Amino acid sequence: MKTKPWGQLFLERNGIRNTQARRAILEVMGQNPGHLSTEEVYRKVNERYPHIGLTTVYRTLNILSRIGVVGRFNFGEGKARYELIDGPNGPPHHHHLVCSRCGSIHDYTDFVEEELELMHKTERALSDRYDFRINKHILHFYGLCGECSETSE
Amino acid sequence: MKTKPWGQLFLERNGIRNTQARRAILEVMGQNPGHLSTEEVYRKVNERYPHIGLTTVYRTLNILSRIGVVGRFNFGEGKARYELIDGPNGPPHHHHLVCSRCGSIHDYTDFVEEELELMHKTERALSDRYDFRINKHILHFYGLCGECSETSE
DNA sequence: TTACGTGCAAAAGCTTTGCAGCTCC
DNA sequence: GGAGCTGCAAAGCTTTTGCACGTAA
Repeated sequence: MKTKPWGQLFLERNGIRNTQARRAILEVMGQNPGHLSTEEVYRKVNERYPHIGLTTVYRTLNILSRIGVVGRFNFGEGKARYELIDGPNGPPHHHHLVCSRCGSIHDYTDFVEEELELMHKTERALSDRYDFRINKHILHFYGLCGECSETSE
Repeated sequence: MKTKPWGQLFLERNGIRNTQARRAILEVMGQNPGHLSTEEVYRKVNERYPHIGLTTVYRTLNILSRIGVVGRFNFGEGKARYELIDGPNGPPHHHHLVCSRCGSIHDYTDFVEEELELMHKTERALSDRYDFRINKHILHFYGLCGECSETSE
């Protein structure tokens, strides 16, 4: 039972026009899990829709992250990375392990449950104390991955 | 009892030359707690040492963050921010509350103890399971600060 | 129809690099 | 003396913006 793709519902629901470029970008994001840079999204979109420009990808990813369809991450490389947040093709909530040397990024979900419990508790406490309305958190662990720690002194 | 400034010990210990520019940058970082951008560090350094250039500040902050004297953060503004990590003038370990609208950053230490306990436990578990040698973590909460949530619909 | 979206080119940051001269050890 | 550091200018990247044209609703 094929219904209208999820991403498009999101566009309509947010009063944003459902254009080919946006469908294409959502399609690519759905088929490529992982943390894609704008350039990477652009290249994949461009394979199938050569007329769609890089500027549009930038603009679209900005919109999508603003309305919460994709998450925007920054792993200290000097450029943003994006990932579908939710829906049928989206990954479950996870946290990140980033290798400081080779830049590889590993998602993990194993301990997230336990972490989330504390996070939410903390979020409530912080909201109360600092008058801050929290809607998202980012937890990154940095270190050396297995390969890189072998080749280091 | 005034002894040799802490930052300089760090330089020597890492086999990095103790130059005026580096002393100046460490001095400024020590006197200005908070998350300074490279430009901000440069301007403050430049007030007292007008001959020190922006390039040197970039290069020095890179070195200092590599050897672990300063922490490098990215709050999604498209530029890095730095902060003295430890030592006599450094702030205690803390986490961040970032306002998505106005960009203000609030440090908190209140709940960090409890968080750290879980973080360290998680770090150990992740190290074992994913063969990852973790040496640092970043926890950011994003949301709206009091002022900004008043002025939003 | 018309407000919104897009492509292209140009511009605007932030950050790094090349190179000649200077400085710490 | 020599390796390492610095300043300046130039270049490199990512990201944004201006504008004329195109397109969804």
